[in-house]
Amino acid sequence: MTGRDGDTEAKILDAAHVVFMRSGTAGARMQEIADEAGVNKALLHYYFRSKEKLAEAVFRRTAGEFFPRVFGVLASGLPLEEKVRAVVAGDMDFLSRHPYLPAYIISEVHHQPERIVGLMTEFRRVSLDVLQAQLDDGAREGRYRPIRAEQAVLNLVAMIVFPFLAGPLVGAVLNLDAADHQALMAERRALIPEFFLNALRP
Amino acid sequence: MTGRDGDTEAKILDAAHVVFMRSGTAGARMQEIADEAGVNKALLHYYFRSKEKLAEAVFRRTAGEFFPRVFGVLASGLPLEEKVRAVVAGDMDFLSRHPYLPAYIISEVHHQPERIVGLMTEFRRVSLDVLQAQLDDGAREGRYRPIRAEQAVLNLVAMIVFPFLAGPLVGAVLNLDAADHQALMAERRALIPEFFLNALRP
DNA sequence: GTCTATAAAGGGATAGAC
DNA sequence: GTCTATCCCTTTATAGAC
Repeated sequence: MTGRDGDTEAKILDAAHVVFMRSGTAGARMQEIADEAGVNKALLHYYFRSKEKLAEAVFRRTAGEFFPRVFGVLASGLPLEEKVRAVVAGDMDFLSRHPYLPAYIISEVHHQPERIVGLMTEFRRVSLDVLQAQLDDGAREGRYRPIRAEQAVLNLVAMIVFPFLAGPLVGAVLNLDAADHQALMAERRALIPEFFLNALRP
Repeated sequence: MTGRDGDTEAKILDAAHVVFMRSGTAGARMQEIADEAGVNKALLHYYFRSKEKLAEAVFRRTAGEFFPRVFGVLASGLPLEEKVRAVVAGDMDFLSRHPYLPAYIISEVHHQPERIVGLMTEFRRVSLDVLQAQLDDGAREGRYRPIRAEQAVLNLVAMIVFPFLAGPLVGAVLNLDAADHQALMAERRALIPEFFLNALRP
Protein backbone atom coordinates (compact mmCIF):
# COMPACT_ATOMS: atom_id res chain seq x y z
CA MET A 1 0.00 0.00 0.00
CA THR A 2 2.27 2.84 1.14
CA GLY A 3 4.61 1.49 -1.47
CA ARG A 4 7.64 0.16 0.40
CA ASP A 5 8.01 -2.60 -2.11
CA GLY A 6 11.47 -3.62 -1.15
CA ASP A 7 10.74 -4.61 2.40
CA THR A 8 8.37 -7.55 2.62
CA GLU A 9 7.92 -7.29 6.36
CA ALA A 10 6.79 -3.67 6.07
CA LYS A 11 4.55 -4.55 3.14
CA ILE A 12 2.80 -7.17 5.27
CA LEU A 13 2.47 -4.77 8.18
CA ASP A 14 0.92 -2.16 5.93
CA ALA A 15 -1.50 -4.69 4.47
CA ALA A 16 -2.43 -5.95 7.92
CA HIS A 17 -3.07 -2.38 9.02
CA VAL A 18 -5.52 -1.89 6.16
CA VAL A 19 -7.33 -5.18 6.71
CA PHE A 20 -7.51 -4.96 10.51
CA MET A 21 -8.93 -1.46 10.29
CA ARG A 22 -11.49 -2.57 7.71
CA SER A 23 -12.62 -5.88 9.20
CA GLY A 24 -11.60 -5.60 12.82
CA THR A 25 -9.03 -7.90 14.35
CA ALA A 26 -11.44 -10.78 14.98
CA GLY A 27 -13.09 -10.44 11.59
CA ALA A 28 -9.87 -10.20 9.60
CA ARG A 29 -8.53 -13.28 7.81
CA MET A 30 -4.86 -14.06 7.30
CA GLN A 31 -5.65 -14.88 3.65
CA GLU A 32 -7.19 -11.43 3.21
CA ILE A 33 -4.02 -9.83 4.52
CA ALA A 34 -1.82 -11.97 2.31
CA ASP A 35 -3.85 -10.96 -0.74
CA GLU A 36 -3.68 -7.30 0.22
CA ALA A 37 0.09 -7.58 0.60
CA GLY A 38 0.44 -9.56 -2.61
CA VAL A 39 2.31 -12.39 -0.92
CA ASN A 40 1.59 -15.89 0.28
CA LYS A 41 -0.13 -16.65 3.56
CA ALA A 42 2.81 -18.63 4.84
CA LEU A 43 4.95 -15.53 4.73
CA LEU A 44 2.80 -13.83 7.33
CA HIS A 45 3.68 -16.59 9.75
CA TYR A 46 7.29 -16.51 8.71
CA TYR A 47 7.56 -12.85 9.73
CA PHE A 48 5.04 -12.54 12.54
CA ARG A 49 4.58 -16.10 13.84
CA SER A 50 0.81 -15.79 14.53
CA LYS A 51 -2.22 -13.64 13.85
CA GLU A 52 -2.15 -12.53 17.47
CA LYS A 53 1.42 -11.26 17.16
CA LEU A 54 0.66 -9.53 13.88
CA ALA A 55 -2.33 -7.79 15.45
CA GLU A 56 -0.17 -6.66 18.33
CA ALA A 57 2.44 -5.23 15.97
CA VAL A 58 -0.19 -3.30 14.01
CA PHE A 59 -1.79 -1.97 17.16
CA ARG A 60 1.50 -0.78 18.59
CA ARG A 61 2.47 1.01 15.42
CA THR A 62 -0.95 2.61 15.00
CA ALA A 63 -1.27 3.79 18.59
CA GLY A 64 2.31 5.01 18.48
CA GLU A 65 1.69 7.39 15.63
CA PHE A 66 -1.49 8.78 17.13
CA PHE A 67 -1.12 9.37 20.85
CA PRO A 68 2.34 10.90 21.19
CA ARG A 69 1.49 13.66 18.73
CA VAL A 70 -1.55 14.82 20.71
CA PHE A 71 0.26 14.45 24.02
CA GLY A 72 3.13 16.53 22.75
CA VAL A 73 0.96 19.50 21.85
CA LEU A 74 -1.04 19.31 25.08
CA ALA A 75 2.07 19.33 27.24
CA SER A 76 3.78 22.04 25.19
CA GLY A 77 4.36 25.61 26.32
CA LEU A 78 2.06 27.18 23.73
CA PRO A 79 -0.52 29.66 25.04
CA LEU A 80 -3.77 27.86 25.71
CA GLU A 81 -5.74 29.31 22.84
CA GLU A 82 -3.06 28.42 20.32
CA LYS A 83 -2.73 25.01 21.88
CA VAL A 84 -6.42 24.33 21.37
CA ARG A 85 -6.31 25.46 17.76
CA ALA A 86 -3.19 23.38 17.14
CA VAL A 87 -4.73 20.21 18.59
CA VAL A 88 -7.95 20.61 16.62
CA ALA A 89 -6.20 21.37 13.35
CA GLY A 90 -3.58 18.65 13.78
CA ASP A 91 -6.01 15.95 14.83
CA MET A 92 -8.69 16.65 12.28
CA ASP A 93 -6.06 16.70 9.61
CA PHE A 94 -4.65 13.40 10.71
CA LEU A 95 -8.06 11.79 11.24
CA SER A 96 -9.33 12.93 7.86
CA ARG A 97 -6.56 10.85 6.36
CA HIS A 98 -7.26 7.91 8.70
CA PRO A 99 -11.00 8.08 9.42
CA TYR A 100 -11.28 4.46 10.60
CA LEU A 101 -8.43 4.70 13.06
CA PRO A 102 -10.45 5.77 16.12
CA ALA A 103 -13.00 2.98 15.73
CA TYR A 104 -10.17 0.48 15.38
CA ILE A 105 -8.38 1.73 18.47
CA ILE A 106 -11.58 1.77 20.52
CA SER A 107 -12.45 -1.75 19.44
CA GLU A 108 -8.97 -3.07 20.24
CA VAL A 109 -8.87 -1.37 23.61
CA HIS A 110 -12.23 -2.85 24.57
CA HIS A 111 -11.24 -6.39 23.70
CA GLN A 112 -7.59 -6.23 24.81
CA PRO A 113 -7.43 -3.61 27.61
CA GLU A 114 -4.05 -4.91 28.76
CA ARG A 115 -2.42 -3.81 25.52
CA ILE A 116 -3.08 -0.14 25.98
CA VAL A 117 -2.08 -0.24 29.61
CA GLY A 118 1.22 -1.78 28.57
CA LEU A 119 1.77 0.76 25.81
CA MET A 120 0.98 3.72 28.01
CA THR A 121 3.65 2.77 30.47
CA GLU A 122 6.14 2.91 27.56
CA PHE A 123 5.08 6.29 26.20
CA ARG A 124 6.01 9.11 28.48
CA ARG A 125 2.82 9.55 30.48
CA VAL A 126 0.68 12.56 29.57
CA SER A 127 1.42 15.47 31.77
CA LEU A 128 -1.58 17.67 32.31
CA ASP A 129 0.38 19.85 34.71
CA VAL A 130 1.18 22.57 32.19
CA LEU A 131 -2.38 22.65 30.94
CA GLN A 132 -3.79 22.73 34.45
CA ALA A 133 -1.51 25.65 35.31
CA GLN A 134 -2.71 27.56 32.27
CA LEU A 135 -6.32 26.95 33.22
CA ASP A 136 -5.70 27.96 36.83
CA ASP A 137 -3.89 31.14 35.80
CA GLY A 138 -6.74 32.06 33.51
CA ALA A 139 -9.26 31.39 36.25
CA ARG A 140 -7.37 33.57 38.74
CA GLU A 141 -7.26 36.42 36.25
CA GLY A 142 -10.96 36.04 35.49
CA ARG A 143 -10.41 34.99 31.89
CA TYR A 144 -11.64 31.41 32.35
CA ARG A 145 -14.03 29.62 34.64
CA PRO A 146 -12.39 26.98 36.82
CA ILE A 147 -12.19 23.51 35.32
CA ARG A 148 -10.04 20.43 35.83
CA ALA A 149 -7.62 19.74 33.02
CA GLU A 150 -8.87 16.15 32.70
CA GLN A 151 -12.39 17.35 32.00
CA ALA A 152 -11.23 19.98 29.56
CA VAL A 153 -9.15 17.48 27.59
CA LEU A 154 -11.96 14.96 27.59
CA ASN A 155 -14.41 17.53 26.21
CA LEU A 156 -12.04 18.72 23.54
CA VAL A 157 -10.95 15.30 22.36
CA ALA A 158 -14.56 14.10 22.44
CA MET A 159 -15.69 16.83 20.07
CA ILE A 160 -12.80 16.14 17.71
CA VAL A 161 -12.84 12.36 17.65
CA PHE A 162 -16.48 11.40 18.15
CA PRO A 163 -17.70 12.36 14.67
CA PHE A 164 -15.09 10.04 13.16
CA LEU A 165 -16.12 7.26 15.50
CA ALA A 166 -19.77 7.73 14.71
CA GLY A 167 -18.96 8.21 11.01
CA PRO A 168 -21.66 6.30 9.18
CA LEU A 169 -24.06 6.77 12.08
CA VAL A 170 -23.99 10.54 11.86
CA GLY A 171 -24.89 10.42 8.20
CA ALA A 172 -27.75 8.00 8.82
CA VAL A 173 -29.17 9.71 11.90
CA LEU A 174 -29.01 13.25 10.56
CA ASN A 175 -29.97 12.07 7.08
CA LEU A 176 -27.00 13.58 5.29
CA ASP A 177 -25.58 12.61 1.94
CA ALA A 178 -21.83 12.39 1.44
CA ALA A 179 -21.47 16.03 0.44
CA ASP A 180 -23.45 17.29 3.45
CA HIS A 181 -21.33 15.12 5.70
CA GLN A 182 -18.10 16.45 4.30
CA ALA A 183 -19.33 20.03 4.67
CA LEU A 184 -20.31 19.34 8.27
CA MET A 185 -16.86 18.01 9.08
CA ALA A 186 -15.13 20.91 7.36
CA GLU A 187 -17.21 23.38 9.36
CA ARG A 188 -16.11 21.72 12.59
CA ARG A 189 -12.48 22.68 12.11
CA ALA A 190 -13.30 26.31 12.77
CA LEU A 191 -16.25 25.67 15.05
CA ILE A 192 -14.68 23.42 17.68
CA PRO A 193 -11.94 25.80 18.89
CA GLU A 194 -14.41 28.70 19.16
CA PHE A 195 -17.01 26.54 20.88
CA PHE A 196 -14.50 25.12 23.31
CA LEU A 197 -12.80 28.41 24.17
CA ASN A 198 -16.13 30.13 24.58
CA ALA A 199 -17.22 27.42 26.99
CA LEU A 200 -14.20 28.25 29.15
CA ARG A 201 -15.15 31.92 29.51
CA PRO A 202 -16.66 33.00 32.83
CA MET B 1 -29.16 -12.54 33.08
CA THR B 2 -32.24 -10.31 33.21
CA GLY B 3 -33.94 -13.36 34.58
CA ARG B 4 -36.76 -14.17 32.13
CA ASP B 5 -36.36 -17.85 32.81
CA GLY B 6 -39.62 -18.95 31.31
CA ASP B 7 -38.99 -17.75 27.81
CA THR B 8 -36.10 -19.54 26.15
CA GLU B 9 -36.01 -17.27 23.15
CA ALA B 10 -35.65 -14.20 25.36
CA LYS B 11 -33.05 -15.98 27.47
CA ILE B 12 -30.98 -16.63 24.36
CA LEU B 13 -31.39 -13.06 23.17
CA ASP B 14 -30.21 -11.76 26.54
CA ALA B 15 -27.23 -14.09 26.52
CA ALA B 16 -26.34 -13.09 22.96
CA HIS B 17 -26.55 -9.46 23.98
CA VAL B 18 -24.04 -10.01 26.76
CA VAL B 19 -21.64 -12.02 24.62
CA PHE B 20 -21.81 -9.82 21.54
CA MET B 21 -21.14 -6.76 23.65
CA ARG B 22 -18.22 -8.47 25.35
CA SER B 23 -16.55 -10.16 22.39
CA GLY B 24 -17.89 -8.25 19.42
CA THR B 25 -20.02 -9.89 16.78
CA ALA B 26 -17.13 -11.40 14.82
CA GLY B 27 -15.31 -12.51 17.96
CA ALA B 28 -18.34 -14.08 19.62
CA ARG B 29 -18.84 -17.84 19.45
CA MET B 30 -22.19 -19.55 19.29
CA GLN B 31 -20.97 -21.97 21.96
CA GLU B 32 -20.15 -19.03 24.22
CA ILE B 33 -23.69 -17.71 23.83
CA ALA B 34 -25.21 -21.13 24.47
CA ASP B 35 -23.19 -21.46 27.67
CA GLU B 36 -24.20 -17.98 28.81
CA ALA B 37 -27.85 -18.84 28.18
CA GLY B 38 -27.51 -22.24 29.84
CA VAL B 39 -28.84 -24.10 26.79
CA ASN B 40 -27.49 -26.13 23.92
CA LYS B 41 -25.93 -24.65 20.80
CA ALA B 42 -28.53 -26.26 18.57
CA LEU B 43 -31.26 -24.25 20.26
CA LEU B 44 -29.74 -20.99 19.05
CA HIS B 45 -30.21 -22.19 15.50
CA TYR B 46 -33.70 -23.46 16.26
CA TYR B 47 -34.79 -19.99 17.35
CA PHE B 48 -32.62 -17.70 15.24
CA ARG B 49 -31.54 -19.84 12.30
CA SER B 50 -28.01 -18.40 12.02
CA LYS B 51 -25.43 -16.33 13.87
CA GLU B 52 -26.02 -13.53 11.38
CA LYS B 53 -29.75 -13.43 12.17
CA LEU B 54 -29.09 -13.55 15.90
CA ALA B 55 -26.66 -10.66 15.63
CA GLU B 56 -29.22 -8.68 13.68
CA ALA B 57 -31.87 -9.31 16.33
CA VAL B 58 -29.56 -8.19 19.12
CA PHE B 59 -28.52 -5.09 17.23
CA ARG B 60 -32.10 -4.07 16.50
CA ARG B 61 -33.18 -4.48 20.08
CA THR B 62 -30.14 -2.63 21.43
CA ALA B 63 -30.33 0.28 19.01
CA GLY B 64 -34.07 0.45 19.52
CA GLU B 65 -33.79 1.09 23.24
CA PHE B 66 -31.08 3.71 22.84
CA PHE B 67 -31.81 6.05 19.95
CA PRO B 68 -35.54 6.75 20.27
CA ARG B 69 -35.13 7.92 23.83
CA VAL B 70 -32.56 10.59 22.92
CA PHE B 71 -34.44 11.61 19.79
CA GLY B 72 -37.61 12.05 21.77
CA VAL B 73 -36.08 14.50 24.21
CA LEU B 74 -34.28 16.45 21.48
CA ALA B 75 -37.47 16.91 19.45
CA SER B 76 -39.59 17.72 22.48
CA GLY B 77 -41.00 21.15 23.33
CA LEU B 78 -38.93 21.58 26.48
CA PRO B 79 -37.02 24.86 26.82
CA LEU B 80 -33.50 24.42 25.51
CA GLU B 81 -31.72 24.56 28.84
CA GLU B 82 -33.98 21.94 30.36
CA LYS B 83 -33.65 19.84 27.23
CA VAL B 84 -29.88 19.81 27.54
CA ARG B 85 -30.01 18.85 31.20
CA ALA B 86 -32.56 16.13 30.47
CA VAL B 87 -30.47 14.59 27.68
CA VAL B 88 -27.30 14.59 29.75
CA ALA B 89 -28.97 13.16 32.84
CA GLY B 90 -30.95 10.55 30.91
CA ASP B 91 -28.07 9.38 28.74
CA MET B 92 -25.46 9.24 31.44
CA ASP B 93 -27.86 7.32 33.59
CA PHE B 94 -28.57 4.84 30.87
CA LEU B 95 -24.95 4.52 29.78
CA SER B 96 -23.74 3.99 33.33
CA ARG B 97 -25.89 0.88 33.35
CA HIS B 98 -24.71 -0.17 29.87
CA PRO B 99 -21.17 1.15 29.55
CA TYR B 100 -20.18 -1.17 26.69
CA LEU B 101 -23.17 -0.32 24.54
CA PRO B 102 -21.63 2.60 22.62
CA ALA B 103 -18.53 0.65 21.62
CA TYR B 104 -20.72 -2.21 20.48
CA ILE B 105 -22.95 0.06 18.37
CA ILE B 106 -19.97 1.84 16.84
CA SER B 107 -18.32 -1.44 15.95
CA GLU B 108 -21.48 -2.84 14.38
CA VAL B 109 -22.15 0.30 12.41
CA HIS B 110 -18.64 0.28 11.02
CA HIS B 111 -18.81 -3.29 9.82
CA GLN B 112 -22.47 -3.36 8.78
CA PRO B 113 -23.38 0.21 7.80
CA GLU B 114 -26.49 -0.98 5.95
CA ARG B 115 -28.08 -2.11 9.19
CA ILE B 116 -28.23 1.30 10.77
CA VAL B 117 -29.43 2.90 7.56
CA GLY B 118 -32.25 0.38 7.46
CA LEU B 119 -33.13 0.91 11.10
CA MET B 120 -33.12 4.67 10.83
CA THR B 121 -35.71 4.60 8.09
CA GLU B 122 -37.97 2.68 10.48
CA PHE B 123 -37.55 4.98 13.46
CA ARG B 124 -39.20 8.30 12.88
CA ARG B 125 -36.30 10.35 11.59
CA VAL B 126 -34.80 12.81 14.06
CA SER B 127 -36.26 16.20 13.62
CA LEU B 128 -33.85 18.97 14.49
CA ASP B 129 -36.38 21.60 13.44
CA VAL B 130 -37.59 22.34 16.95
CA LEU B 131 -34.05 22.53 18.26
CA GLN B 132 -32.91 24.73 15.39
CA ALA B 133 -35.81 27.10 16.02
CA GLN B 134 -34.86 27.35 19.68
CA LEU B 135 -31.27 28.12 18.77
CA ASP B 136 -32.31 30.69 16.16
CA ASP B 137 -34.70 32.41 18.58
CA GLY B 138 -31.98 32.59 21.19
CA ALA B 139 -29.54 34.01 18.65
CA ARG B 140 -32.01 36.69 17.54
CA GLU B 141 -32.58 37.73 21.13
CA GLY B 142 -28.87 37.82 21.79
CA ARG B 143 -28.93 34.97 24.31
CA TYR B 144 -26.97 32.50 22.14
CA ARG B 145 -24.41 32.71 19.41
CA PRO B 146 -25.57 31.31 16.08
CA ILE B 147 -24.94 27.60 15.55
CA ARG B 148 -26.40 24.89 13.38
CA ALA B 149 -28.43 22.32 15.30
CA GLU B 150 -26.43 19.45 13.78
CA GLN B 151 -23.22 20.86 15.21
CA ALA B 152 -24.76 21.51 18.60
CA VAL B 153 -26.13 17.97 18.85
CA LEU B 154 -22.84 16.48 17.71
CA ASN B 155 -20.92 18.42 20.37
CA LEU B 156 -23.33 17.52 23.13
CA VAL B 157 -23.58 13.84 22.28
CA ALA B 158 -19.82 13.66 21.83
CA MET B 159 -19.14 14.94 25.33
CA ILE B 160 -21.68 12.52 26.79
CA VAL B 161 -20.82 9.36 24.89
CA PHE B 162 -17.10 9.62 24.19
CA PRO B 163 -15.89 8.86 27.72
CA PHE B 164 -17.85 5.60 27.64
CA LEU B 165 -16.40 4.73 24.27
CA ALA B 166 -12.91 5.48 25.42
CA GLY B 167 -13.58 3.75 28.73
CA PRO B 168 -10.42 1.80 29.49
CA LEU B 169 -8.35 4.22 27.43
CA VAL B 170 -9.21 7.21 29.57
CA GLY B 171 -8.11 5.40 32.66
CA ALA B 172 -4.84 4.33 31.07
CA VAL B 173 -4.01 7.65 29.43
CA LEU B 174 -4.85 9.85 32.39
CA ASN B 175 -3.44 7.29 34.78
CA LEU B 176 -6.55 6.96 36.93
CA ASP B 177 -7.51 4.13 39.19
CA ALA B 178 -11.09 2.89 39.28
CA ALA B 179 -12.16 5.32 41.99
CA ASP B 180 -10.68 8.33 40.20
CA HIS B 181 -12.42 7.25 37.03
CA GLN B 182 -15.78 6.94 38.72
CA ALA B 183 -15.37 10.35 40.33
CA LEU B 184 -14.48 11.87 36.97
CA MET B 185 -17.62 10.44 35.39
CA ALA B 186 -19.80 11.59 38.25
CA GLU B 187 -18.43 15.10 37.94
CA ARG B 188 -19.34 15.17 34.26
CA ARG B 189 -23.07 14.95 34.94
CA ALA B 190 -23.07 18.47 36.32
CA LEU B 191 -20.19 19.76 34.22
CA ILE B 192 -21.41 18.92 30.71
CA PRO B 193 -24.65 20.93 30.75
CA GLU B 194 -22.90 24.00 32.16
CA PHE B 195 -20.00 23.68 29.75
CA PHE B 196 -22.30 23.22 26.78
CA LEU B 197 -24.70 26.01 27.65
CA ASN B 198 -21.86 28.38 28.38
CA ALA B 199 -20.36 27.63 24.98
CA LEU B 200 -23.62 28.78 23.39
CA ARG B 201 -23.51 32.19 25.06
CA PRO B 202 -22.48 35.15 22.87
C1' DG C 1 12.92 -15.75 1.59
C1' DT C 2 9.08 -17.41 -0.85
C1' DC C 3 6.20 -20.76 -2.51
C1' DT C 4 2.71 -25.19 -2.55
C1' DA C 5 0.55 -28.53 -0.02
C1' DT C 6 -1.37 -30.17 4.03
C1' DA C 7 -2.11 -30.90 8.79
C1' DA C 8 -4.92 -29.71 12.80
C1' DA C 9 -8.28 -27.28 15.08
C1' DG C 10 -12.23 -24.35 15.21
C1' DG C 11 -16.83 -23.28 14.70
C1' DG C 12 -21.40 -22.73 12.22
C1' DA C 13 -25.03 -25.50 11.02
C1' DT C 14 -28.05 -29.75 10.67
C1' DA C 15 -30.01 -34.63 11.54
C1' DG C 16 -32.45 -37.24 14.36
C1' DA C 17 -33.65 -39.18 18.97
C1' DC C 18 -36.40 -38.07 22.87
C1' DG D 1 -38.76 -27.73 22.40
C1' DT D 2 -34.50 -29.53 23.75
C1' DC D 3 -30.78 -32.54 23.56
C1' DT D 4 -26.49 -35.42 21.50
C1' DA D 5 -23.84 -36.45 17.79
C1' DT D 6 -21.90 -35.21 13.64
C1' DC D 7 -21.06 -33.01 9.29
C1' DC D 8 -18.18 -30.08 6.69
C1' DC D 9 -16.38 -25.82 5.48
C1' DT D 10 -13.24 -22.28 7.16
C1' DT D 11 -9.08 -20.74 9.03
C1' DT D 12 -4.75 -20.81 11.50
C1' DA D 13 -0.49 -22.77 11.37
C1' DT D 14 3.37 -25.83 9.82
C1' DA D 15 6.30 -28.96 6.69
C1' DG D 16 9.11 -29.16 3.10
C1' DA D 17 10.47 -28.14 -1.81
C1' DC D 18 12.77 -24.54 -4.44
